[in-house]
Formats: sequence, C-alpha cells, structure tokens
Amino acid sequence: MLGPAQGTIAGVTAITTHEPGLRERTRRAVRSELIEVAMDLFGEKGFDATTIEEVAAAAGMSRRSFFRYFPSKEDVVLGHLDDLGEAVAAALTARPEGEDAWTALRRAFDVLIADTEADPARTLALMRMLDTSAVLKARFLERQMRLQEPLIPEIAARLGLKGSTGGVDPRPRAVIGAAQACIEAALEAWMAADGAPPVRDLLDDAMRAVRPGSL
Amino acid sequence: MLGPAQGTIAGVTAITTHEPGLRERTRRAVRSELIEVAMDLFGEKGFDATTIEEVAAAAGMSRRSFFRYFPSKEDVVLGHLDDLGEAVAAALTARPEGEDAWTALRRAFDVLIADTEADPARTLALMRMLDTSAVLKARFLERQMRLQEPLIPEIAARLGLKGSTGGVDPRPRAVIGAAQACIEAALEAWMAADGAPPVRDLLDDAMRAVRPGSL
DNA sequence: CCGCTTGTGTCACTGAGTGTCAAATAGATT
DNA sequence: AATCTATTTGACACTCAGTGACACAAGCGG
Repeated sequence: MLGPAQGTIAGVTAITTHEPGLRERTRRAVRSELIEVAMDLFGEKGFDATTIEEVAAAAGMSRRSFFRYFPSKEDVVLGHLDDLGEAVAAALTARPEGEDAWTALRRAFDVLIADTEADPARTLALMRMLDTSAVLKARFLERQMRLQEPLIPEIAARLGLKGSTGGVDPRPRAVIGAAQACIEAALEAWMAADGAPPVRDLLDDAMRAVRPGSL
Repeated sequence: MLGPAQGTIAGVTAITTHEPGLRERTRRAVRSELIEVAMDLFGEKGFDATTIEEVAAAAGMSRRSFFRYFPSKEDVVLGHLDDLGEAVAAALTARPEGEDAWTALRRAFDVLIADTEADPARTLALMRMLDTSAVLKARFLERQMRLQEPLIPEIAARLGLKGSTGGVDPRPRAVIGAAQACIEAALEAWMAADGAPPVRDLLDDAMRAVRPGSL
C-alpha cells in the first residue's frame, strides 16, 4: 500500500499527480455502474424495498462485493454529496475578500445550481427518492450537516469574528445552517413544481426571505 | 378496540375526555422506565454499542416486547421531540396576529428553552449522545425536519403570503429551516461550552446573526 | 514460470426489525 | 368466586444490513 510504487511508470504518476491510474479508474467505473443499476432499481421498486442482494445481482457481483464499493446502501445515492460539498467549500474561499457571508454563500451555491441544471432529471429523481424513504432522508440530512463544519472558519471571518472562537460561538454555524435551509427549501419547491422554475430564482427568493434587503 | 366502552365509568371518560385511562397510564409508565434504563446504558456503553437485547433485559422484558413500546432504538432517545414540536407549534399560533415571522419563531422557541432549562443535564446528555452516533443524529435531523411542515401555513401568513401557495413557494420553509438552524447552532455552542451560557442568549445571538437588525 | 498484490465469492456471524402463535394475565360479567 | 374476553407477553422464525475471515482467482512484475 505504501510501497514506493505499484508500477514503474504508473506508480510515479500516481504519487506525484492526481492521475487516477488504472486501478483507480476501474474502481470508479464499477462504482458508476453500480450507481446506475441501483438508481434504476430504486426508482422501480423504491429504495427501502430494494435489497442490496438485488442490486449486486443486477450488477453481476456478489452482495459482499457491493460493500467493497459502498459502505452502505445509502451511500450509493448520496455519495455525490461529498464532492458537491467540497466544490461549495472551494467556491466559498474563492469569493472576494470583503464580501459578506450571506452573499458569499449565495454565490458559492451557484455550483450546486450548476450541478442541478447539468442533469435536472437526476436531481429530480434523487429529491423524489428522498421523499419516499425516511432513512435515506435522514442520512442525507446528516451528511449535509457534516458539510457545514469546514465552512465555519471562512464564514466566521466574513462575519468579522476575530480568531478562533472555537465551537462556542453559534453564529457561523447558524448562518451556514440557515443558508443550507434555503437550499433545501428551494429544492423542495423546485421538486413540487416538477423542476419548472429555475432553481436559481427559488434560491434567491428563499435567501431574501430569510434576510430581507440582502442580495 | 372500538366497542362502546371497556369499563362502565372509565369507558365513558376515556371516550369523552383526554383522561389517560388505566391502560394508557401503565403503558406510559413502562415507556418511561424503558427510556430511563436505556439512557443509562447508552451513556455507559454508547448508543451504537448497546443492543436492544441489553436494554430489554435491564428493564426486565423480552427483546420483542421492547418493540411493542418503541418502533426503533432511536425512538427511545428521540421520542420527546414530537411533543416538543407540538408545543412549539402551539406557541407559534398563540403569538399575536401582526407579529412578524422571525420574531414569532423566536418567541415560540421559548418553550424549547424552558424545556432545556427544566433539566439541563438531560439535554446536555442527549446532545452529546447525538455526537457519538451518526445514525442517531441522522434520525434526529429527519424528525426535526418533519416538524417544519405543520408550521408552514402559520409562517406563510406571517410573511404576508396570500392563500395556499402550496409547496411551490420556498419562503416559508426557508424561514422555518433557518430558525431551526439557529436552534441547532445555539445548542451545539451550548454543549461545547458545557451548558454554561444561557441557551436564550446563544439563540438570540444566532438569530440576530442570520437576520441583522431583528429581534 | 513464479511470486505478490489485489479483487472476489462463500460462509458465518451480529443486530435491527417484523410476523405469527400460543400462553399468560388483567378486567369485566354473572 | 368462577368465568369469559381482550390485551399483553414471550418464544420462535424470518429478512435484511453490515462485518470479519478465508480461500481462491486474476493481473502484473520479476
């Protein structure tokens, strides 16, 4: 695992760059395949009613192997969230220095909107799926919650709070959570309207409602 | 079950009033006992590491009977939330007509603060427990989310939105979710400070940070 | 061709949650 | 007090998620 390299050339690139390497590439391919197959089944039978056994079989592998690619059933659906979270965090730090927290968050969320608009059907399917399974929704919310943590220092700075106020200042988390609630509300409304109105507008409405006079 | 009555006098009162009735009272007693025993064990061994078998045994009943009192392990810990949710909803509707949504929510949350202050140790224990178990936290968040729904019409009215805008208007949900994020942030900070500062102040800080100039 | 790393299937196990059924039990009736 | 009846309970069996162990097959470097 931590040996100098696993292949003469591939090994070097794997260490020095972000080049996936063959190993990682096949792994990703299997994961994608698994996600595709699983989402189809979940759509047909419902998330709760579909067993991992069925998903694995449909993907041509054993139940045990499924768990070598995903730690849980929920992760097949929610795996995407972590990437999105990182993207938002990156977008946030990339915002101009003096911009206020609320505006910066709104702009950072543009990457979420872009992701949604890149494949509206997929996001719509995911949202609807969340409404059919309480456990799935629960894990979804918990994951979203965890994504708040890394944003705290950035937001604390934009709120004008000096140094590390640690976890004892509720304000950064409150602001981030509030913004996240706006996303959630916007997507919920978007889903209720079958994806008709632009998410962008719904999010603007939501964030302006929470903080009148902003944006 | 739906027969005219189960006791001459008790039956009448059971139908006409909210009097618990003996049956319901013993049921509640067993539930309380179960909660107490379970919380102790969860505190000692951790939520995830404690099996229902152990909880049931400690309460002197079979595993199967446990599930006749609680639908899941998480419900032992989170059952309290539904009552709290109803109390908040009631407090919200009891607020004066013209009061704006944000202020009304803040005031409605006073019942949560009262509940916390009634037994700080219990709330503190619960909060810490949430941080030790991802599944528990997940279910906690999901339940909290569900409590938003009944508040929507009330908040929609206070936002000055006409009639039933159905689920297509993100604003009521956004405002409620934002307020809830403030509660969450306040409690998190309160826990981080070992329950030292008054929750009331932390919540005020949080809600003012989200909506400057309010309250 | 050999050896090593890695991926896979099989088996076995724990633990949550559910259905079924027979025994116990508590309450009401006579 | 004896009995009838609705409810509660324990016991058993089952499904499904998730994990550990192990033997086997495959890919790749030497």
